[in-house]
Amino acid sequence: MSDLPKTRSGRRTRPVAVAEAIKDWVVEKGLQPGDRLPGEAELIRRFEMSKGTIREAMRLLQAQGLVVTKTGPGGGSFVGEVGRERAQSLLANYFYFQSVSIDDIYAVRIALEPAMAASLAGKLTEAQLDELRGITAAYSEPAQDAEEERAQHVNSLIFHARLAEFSDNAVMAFIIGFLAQILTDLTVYNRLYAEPNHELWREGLGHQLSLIEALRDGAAGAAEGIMREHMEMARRLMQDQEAVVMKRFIAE
Amino acid sequence: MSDLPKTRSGRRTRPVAVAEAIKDWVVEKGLQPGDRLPGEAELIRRFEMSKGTIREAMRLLQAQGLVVTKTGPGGGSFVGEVGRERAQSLLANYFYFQSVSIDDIYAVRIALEPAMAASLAGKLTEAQLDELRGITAAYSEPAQDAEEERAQHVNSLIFHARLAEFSDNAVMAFIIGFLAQILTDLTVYNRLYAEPNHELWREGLGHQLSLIEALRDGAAGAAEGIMREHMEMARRLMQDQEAVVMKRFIAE
DNA sequence: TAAGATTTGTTCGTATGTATC
DNA sequence: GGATACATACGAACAAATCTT
Repeated sequence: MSDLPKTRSGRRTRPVAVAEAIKDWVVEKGLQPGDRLPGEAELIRRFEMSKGTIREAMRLLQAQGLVVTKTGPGGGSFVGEVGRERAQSLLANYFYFQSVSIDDIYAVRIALEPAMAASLAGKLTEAQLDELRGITAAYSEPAQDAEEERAQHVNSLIFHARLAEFSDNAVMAFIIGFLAQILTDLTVYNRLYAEPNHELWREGLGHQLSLIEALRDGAAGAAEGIMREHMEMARRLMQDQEAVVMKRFIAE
Repeated sequence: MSDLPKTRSGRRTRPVAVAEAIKDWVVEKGLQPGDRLPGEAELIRRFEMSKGTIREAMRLLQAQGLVVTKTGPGGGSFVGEVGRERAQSLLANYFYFQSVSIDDIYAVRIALEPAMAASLAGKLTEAQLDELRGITAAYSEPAQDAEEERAQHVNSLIFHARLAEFSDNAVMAFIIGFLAQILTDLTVYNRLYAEPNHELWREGLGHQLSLIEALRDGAAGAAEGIMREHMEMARRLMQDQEAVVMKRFIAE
């Protein structure tokens, strides 16, 4: 038969073995996103397995974001770069089964975001700074009701996610973006006040505006301090509103 | 036909639609890991789709770690808790396509691990403290050669991963464990010195031992400071050895 | 130990859908 | 619009694993 580890003793199933073989093959060949993989017919010949088995293997890889398939002439399977959104979804699956509290998330944010802000001081272009200013425009006026306040909160999370994307530290950027995604999609507020808290709104907006200035001026220490205050304030706000993390999957 | 969104306009393929439907179903029913899912025959009836299509859907879920299947009587598909190792692998797939440097990883470790150490001060049981002491025993003597030095380094990463697992903050624990995994599996040292650096060995071991004491005594500030020094030292060590992150997939 | 029952795993042949030329 | 090339989907049969008796 093939040189693949057989399914003897019941362990690995055939599609899994094929998927791993293809994975290894991509690494060995150093294939890049967009590169062609062999078509179904070719894989059937090489592995000496049926069409169904090969297709199941491709589904395993597709779920991980490692391949994308296209129909039609010139179609087939291609190496696919694992996107940020997909990686976020897959990781969220893990935390679905863990108990995660708002405090857990903010413990990480408070540790990471000030450090990231400091590292970005003086590194942003005017265009990037302008984009950040533009985001803050979405909440430049105090919210009129609870619903609007929630919308502003979501928008302010976009500020953080975007800022993280400007970092050239891919690990830091992913984690911060992931946490912002969780807070945006999986958070429910048990006590959203009918009367929005204008005091906290003013304070939060002030933080972000002065943060942008500090980043522009290359004031790393100031940026770090402002971000720390901002994070502490955001955590208090979430605690006030008795926010909790919901248990559901993030849509891909 | 079925009530599922059809494949019209070419978007979602049928197995993907089925997989999403099952995912939603698990959330709605509040199913827990180990709970039974409908068998193949049942799913074929419900979705009015062929066996092959249903099986491809199950492979999509299997790749995400959300279901496991068993053959034989009493077998079938079950809700599977997404394990830490699998989540790490899936996330590593994402970073495979990003450029990640040792400095990027350490920027996160330096921000997170001291905070985690502080939060664990006074919270560990004697058994947990003993386990940490046991891990340090693996490098209680200076390394004789470069290979042994690398083994000690890997073991000291186990110290950090295990410490993170003692945290009740699942987010913090996962991130720290993930970074330790990356450093263990994907790091290559370009200049592993023929002569192991006894100075740094002594310093590193001292850090971990005094960290254990600080944790036992509930000295949060001390634990945080020691961990910060320890992280800075580890980063310098990696820089000295010109360590780099390799590009390959982590085996599942 | 052995036989039977149950459920997933795998194959093959055929037909359909979709995108490119 | 027709031909082509590819993935997508179906159905029936058989194989393998594993639990029960």
